[in-house]
Amino acid sequence: MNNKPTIHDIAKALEIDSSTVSRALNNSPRVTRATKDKILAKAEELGYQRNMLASNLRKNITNTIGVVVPRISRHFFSSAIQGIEETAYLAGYNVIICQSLEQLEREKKIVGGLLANRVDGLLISVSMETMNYDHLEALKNSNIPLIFFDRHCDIPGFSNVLIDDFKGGYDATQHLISKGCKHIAHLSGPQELEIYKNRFEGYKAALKKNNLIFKEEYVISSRLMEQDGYISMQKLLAKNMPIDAVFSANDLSAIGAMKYTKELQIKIPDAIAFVGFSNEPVSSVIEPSLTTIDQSGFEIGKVASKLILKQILSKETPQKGQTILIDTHLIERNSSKK
Amino acid sequence: MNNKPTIHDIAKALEIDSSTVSRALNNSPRVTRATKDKILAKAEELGYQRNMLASNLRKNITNTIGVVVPRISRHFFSSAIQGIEETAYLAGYNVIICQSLEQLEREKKIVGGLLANRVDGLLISVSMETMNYDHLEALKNSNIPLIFFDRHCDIPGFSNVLIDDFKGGYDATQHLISKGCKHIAHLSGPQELEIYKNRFEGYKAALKKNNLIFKEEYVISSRLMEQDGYISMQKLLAKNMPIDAVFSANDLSAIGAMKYTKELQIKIPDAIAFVGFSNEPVSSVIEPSLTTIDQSGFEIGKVASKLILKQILSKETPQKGQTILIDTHLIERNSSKK
DNA sequence: AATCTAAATACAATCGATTGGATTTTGTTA
DNA sequence: TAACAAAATCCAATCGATTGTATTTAGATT
Repeated sequence: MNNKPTIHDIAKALEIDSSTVSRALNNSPRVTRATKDKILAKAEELGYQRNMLASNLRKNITNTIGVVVPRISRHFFSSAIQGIEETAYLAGYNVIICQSLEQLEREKKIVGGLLANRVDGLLISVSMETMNYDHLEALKNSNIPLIFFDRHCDIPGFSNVLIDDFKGGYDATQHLISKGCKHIAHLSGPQELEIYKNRFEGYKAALKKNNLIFKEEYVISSRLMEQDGYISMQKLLAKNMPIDAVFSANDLSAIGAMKYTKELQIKIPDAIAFVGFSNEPVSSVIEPSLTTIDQSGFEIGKVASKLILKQILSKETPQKGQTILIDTHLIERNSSKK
Repeated sequence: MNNKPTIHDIAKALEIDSSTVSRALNNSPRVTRATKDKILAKAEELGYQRNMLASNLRKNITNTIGVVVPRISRHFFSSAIQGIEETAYLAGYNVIICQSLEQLEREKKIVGGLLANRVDGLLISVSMETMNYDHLEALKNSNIPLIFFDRHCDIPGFSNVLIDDFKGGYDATQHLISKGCKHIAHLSGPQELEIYKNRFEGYKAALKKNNLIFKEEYVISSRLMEQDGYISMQKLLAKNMPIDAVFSANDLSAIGAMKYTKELQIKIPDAIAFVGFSNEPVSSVIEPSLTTIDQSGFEIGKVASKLILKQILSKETPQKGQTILIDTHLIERNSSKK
């Protein structure tokens, strides 16, 4: 009752050896049909359930991949997880999901814990605080593969599955320019994170391509929470420079910025147009609805987990790092319609 | 390089016994300070990391609690998970998060998998399809505790940590009545789920208390997605009955209903007022902002994990089931301001 | 019926860490 | 210095499942 039955309990009940029970439960051809049936019936009767700790310890694999994201409540990450789970599930793998809550310390602990639990592979989207990579670099000469998705570190040898942030930033800016905007501000994120650097680069590239001069004063960096967007917009408008558009490196910050803009009775999009990034669900329901860059979390999750499964199965270690870019596309809504 | 070091590797390197190494790593008083230091240093040097599979197998505990939710992307659940993790983390427990995606089959598989991985306890919020409880009832005579949070099944012997849905439904309805509404429709969820039944009961109780007669035609049940709300509102308005308010059993469905209402140029809240349930983040940014019942996921998560930790630590099995109700409160926004 | 071969099953080591009991070492006391 | 108690360390079994090898069994062949 209290203690779960083991293969030895089944073996004893049937007066056979536990190795035969194990083989039967694994459907080995070395056990005859009749014996298998007897064993399976008894297992069912006793409510037997394989102890994965023992099985995994012996086999030295866990059929589990660890996933570390900053925050599961973010729509992008939860859809990425959906994609990861779907692929892993089909391949017979389990997924352990952990959130760093944007804290480096937690991220370190989580990675350590996943390794101690012997996951077969690791998918990570790093925290905003992750500027020191020691805890990840340590994985290089282990035989468990690590792949970055979305938020990555630039460590050679590891693969990345990334949104094409440069193109996204470029497209967002180009969209505003094609609407006739000439003074486009940019709300950027921590420059230590590649994704924000790349969105910023895309912004600059689009300006250049259209012969608009880039001005440092038009760029404000923050952690891109809604409140940050609000404050950044205050700062921007206080500078008394002409501004007819804002490209924000995420939706939340764009929403905060629009909030302040609306409070000042400045017309959106006529006076100032806005484009965000990520296509958070809220961006379609706010007033005005927000033009944004859609990045398919589901797609990136699927690609990343396919890649890690491939790396897990091909024993070749170390892996050579490759980078896969996932395309984005612009969704035009009312915040930029003119 | 390839294979991770074990306590035996440390033992061999120092020419001592592996049991001493184990004790040293567990800071046992049976090992002298000097030896501990030597061992710790060597462990560090070799990059040793305890194999939790082996440790857990031997100790027959995992310090892990399994959490099953319908969908991590739902704000309520991700905040509940936050609460669970925070409490568990402080107690030295790990958390494995799984999502059933509202599918009974997946839920069954997940529960089986968590048990096979020998979690010490299970927190579950069941899927909408969960009308058969066999996979959960099976846990009754195991020694691993199970606690329902939010969405529960009525199985005696298990504890529940629940939102006070009855009171929430009552408060929402009472609020509309106090605004002068007399013809209040209700969008309800699957009646197999206790939470929707209770919200519905709260609605009926408030009507009765105010001497308003309850009419079956004012209630429409669905799965409460946004699209369902839209369709339900179509159905309601097609009935040509007087309607001056709608209490929806969740926000999503309320938003869908408001969408259709707005399309018909019906004024919100003047002609029809709306109240939702859950306080999803989007409910504060839509136009008009949605009055709703706030249910603290974080709070429920904290209480649930504290309770399960208590049950895990007190070996008393079976547990007697208790039910803890978490209070809700109404947030008044523009969809009901008159 | 004796012999042989292939099929079925049993034996025993193993994965890595833990832990009760046995043994050795150390230091103290007479 | 011999005797002893206490402290430190070692030995060996154990957790539950897996797997290479050895042994037994069954059926076929002569």
